Amino acid sequence: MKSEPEDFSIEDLRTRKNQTEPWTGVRNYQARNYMRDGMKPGDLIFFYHSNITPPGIAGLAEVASEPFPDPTAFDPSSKYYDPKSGTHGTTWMCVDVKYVETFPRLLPLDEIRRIPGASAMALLRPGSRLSVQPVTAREFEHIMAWIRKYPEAPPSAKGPAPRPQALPARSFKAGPPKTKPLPTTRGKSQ
DNA sequence: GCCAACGTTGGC
DNA sequence: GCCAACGTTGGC
Repeated sequence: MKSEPEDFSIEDLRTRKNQTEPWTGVRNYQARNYMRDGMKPGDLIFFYHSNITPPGIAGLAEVASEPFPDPTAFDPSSKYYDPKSGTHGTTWMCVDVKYVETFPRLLPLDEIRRIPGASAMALLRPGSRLSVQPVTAREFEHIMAWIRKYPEAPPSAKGPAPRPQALPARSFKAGPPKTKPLPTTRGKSQ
């Protein structure tokens, strides 16, 4: 999961009450689908810092709730307010995210490109902008083994980091919702 | 700050 | 349903 540390960093998460924060504000269908359909409590998350120099993985968090309707979608004062949300519900979902650990150093994107076993990560694809992305168990293990092995500095890199090509076609597209807005527990009890 | 790569919007 | 215009993301 990506966040601009200026907005919300892993240190912000660590110092939150219960070290937990609802991951609100996701307004992309594919990213929402990963949260809604692809996560369960206890799943580990790479906490990625974007839009800084250098960008990279800052540490680990974990999924700490089932998916639930994103409260900011109902809040007119929120920058994530979605006027299409209402008593019928909202299409936008979030999960609670809980702090696990901060890596001994930020693992930079450029270094991730060089990690054997990580080269197919969704994160490394050109134009990959999704704020919530899948990580395979294998990719996860390779990244973890790497940061454990090189907690202070990477081995000296030789040559430019490999740049994977964009996929010829997307594996699927999320598109606008074919489903109705999801029911919520707002208002009356269900 | 630039710009490529997307996703969304809305006219038709 | 097409597609141009527009807005956003995020590395560089």
